[in-house]
Amino acid sequence: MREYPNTMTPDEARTFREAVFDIVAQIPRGRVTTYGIIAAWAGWPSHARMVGRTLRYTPGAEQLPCHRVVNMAGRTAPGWSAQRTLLEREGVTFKSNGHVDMSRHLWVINMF
DNA sequence: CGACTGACTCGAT
DNA sequence: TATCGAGCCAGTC
Repeated sequence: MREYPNTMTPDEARTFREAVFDIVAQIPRGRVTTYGIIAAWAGWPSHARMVGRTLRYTPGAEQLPCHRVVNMAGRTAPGWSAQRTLLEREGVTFKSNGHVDMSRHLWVINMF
């Protein structure tokens, strides 16, 4: 998506934040997606960490289904035990290692 | 300016 | 998958 250095102008940062919110808002019930996928979809593949920061610190994220966002290993956010409960309530299954069963619930944005 | 810190990811093993 | 290590990048101090 982008080959040149990945630094964002404040303006791009704002656009990125909005894109992240848009995408998260579309995650269906019972499905999960990852920070990296969201970042890539928003146009900044190398900013997975920033997606996490956005959801963690940006006011307004509380009203989004951000509990449906986990990392690539299916690990839930540290220090947020309620996330697992919320997901299980929607039918998301966890493996014995405490990770989301990604093969079953990963939401791959479809293009058609 | 440099060092450190993450709601991260990827490749190698 | 699990574990490691290196790469990543905006924030904070």
